Amino acid sequence: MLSKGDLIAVLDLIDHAQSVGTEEQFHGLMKMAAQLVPIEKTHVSVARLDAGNAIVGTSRRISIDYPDAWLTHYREQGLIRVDPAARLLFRAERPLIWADLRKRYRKASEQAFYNSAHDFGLDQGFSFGARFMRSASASFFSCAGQELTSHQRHVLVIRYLLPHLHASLSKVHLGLLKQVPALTPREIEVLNWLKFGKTNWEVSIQLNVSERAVKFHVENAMRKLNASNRLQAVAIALSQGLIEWG
Amino acid sequence: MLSKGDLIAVLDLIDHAQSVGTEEQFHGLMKMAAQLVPIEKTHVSVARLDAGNAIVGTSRRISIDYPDAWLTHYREQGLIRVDPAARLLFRAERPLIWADLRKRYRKASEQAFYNSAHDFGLDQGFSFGARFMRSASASFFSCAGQELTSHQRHVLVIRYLLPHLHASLSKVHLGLLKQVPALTPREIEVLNWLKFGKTNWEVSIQLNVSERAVKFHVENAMRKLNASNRLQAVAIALSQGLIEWG
DNA sequence: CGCGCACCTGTCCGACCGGACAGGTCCGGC
DNA sequence: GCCGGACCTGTCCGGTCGGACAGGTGCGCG
Repeated sequence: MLSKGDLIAVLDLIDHAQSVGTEEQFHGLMKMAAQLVPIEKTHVSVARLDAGNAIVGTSRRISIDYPDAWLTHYREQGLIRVDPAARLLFRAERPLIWADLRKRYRKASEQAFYNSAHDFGLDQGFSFGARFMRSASASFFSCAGQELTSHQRHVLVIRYLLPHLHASLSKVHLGLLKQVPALTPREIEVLNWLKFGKTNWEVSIQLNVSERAVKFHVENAMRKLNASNRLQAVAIALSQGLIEWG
Repeated sequence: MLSKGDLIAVLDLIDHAQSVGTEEQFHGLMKMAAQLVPIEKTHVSVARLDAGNAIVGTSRRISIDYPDAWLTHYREQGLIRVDPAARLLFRAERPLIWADLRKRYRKASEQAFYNSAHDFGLDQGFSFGARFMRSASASFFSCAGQELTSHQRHVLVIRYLLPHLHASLSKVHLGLLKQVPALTPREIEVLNWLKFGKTNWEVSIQLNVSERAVKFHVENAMRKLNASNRLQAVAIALSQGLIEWG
């Protein structure tokens, strides 16, 4: 059970996570979390996933005291095929406590994996991963600490916090705040029809103007968005939030 | 200051907000919030915004005991040009407490607006609005209740909760969970080049295959995604998270 | 050993697009 | 009153695309 001070600290950290927008701020956020629960080693990355939630690659790695040697070992030995956490990741909505996994998954290969992790000082800890909205990428948290998951207090705090650390990383990753050129209402209207696969002629009927007029707006939008064709213009407009989802 | 019970209730509601994915679940979430603080009337909608954060239109309205007559009055009289909350909306990250606005904005037209709202029983309450990520839309909350903002406890709870109610509405609006046809790795690869405005010929160089092979994959992707041209295929793939943001 | 599937390649043709040329109206601001 | 911007229209042409025809290899699975 959490004390009142804990509850306030958790709420304030969740509150603070809202305003995180840069990698530096996210780094600070992780350090704040480490003051609340005894996180000693942290490794956060953005994972690209395929349709089956398997990790295709990672980027934007943030490591705080996490043993590089273990990460190298993990990669070189292909331990991702053994690690139970890796299999469950991105499916569970909750942090995966390593101690729980050790109780549940006890095959010989998995036992060897646990022993191997132990050699690198990774006994207590958790993994957390979740897809970013409308993205093939996901967050991937690994945090370890001597007393990190042996107290119910720590586990509760972690369970509360992680979804919001994920949300912060999402904001950082998607780079919410960008300066984009302003499009005229007509240009936006035209792009909104293009995304449905309409041709110049079809849009011209919708807007009750000439086909050339549609072409005119598309050309202007392409120039403003620095796109080399209408497809890229729509892709940029979509990603910048200039036009809506169909 | 919040009691321990309040803190737990707030945290649990924030926790529950994570799992909201449908309009019904969101409706239930709002009702749970109304049990925590004396919200008597609620009106939630999704607002389409232009570049200057002005409301272009609204959709997906959810009203709980909110006076329809007021909404009609508001719209017909164009009170959006008078309402201080409407001006500040989508800029502030925090709920706008009506009582605070009444103290700050005291022009004659605004006083008349307050009196008018009073006639509809809208004295205490707040407005909250925030853009959805990478979208031209935003959430728009209006909640009213007799004792809603006269106690520091209620204001604190509201301040903590609203960002998460917003996040839930965002999930509902963007309709995260969809069943989409699986694309082959090659098809995804090709679409990922198309979004940068590449032509068949340019992609064929990147993939070191013939121009015809690229065309082949694009055709298959279009068929699977039920798109009438490559532009729509990319738009669909982007919106479904099948391919990444450039 | 077929069967399906992913992957790759070719040709043809009508439709569509991108870029260049050219022109016009209407409206708000200096 | 002039200037800039949004908006609209036209023609021409080379390049690209969409859809149809045709074919091929390699791999896993029953």
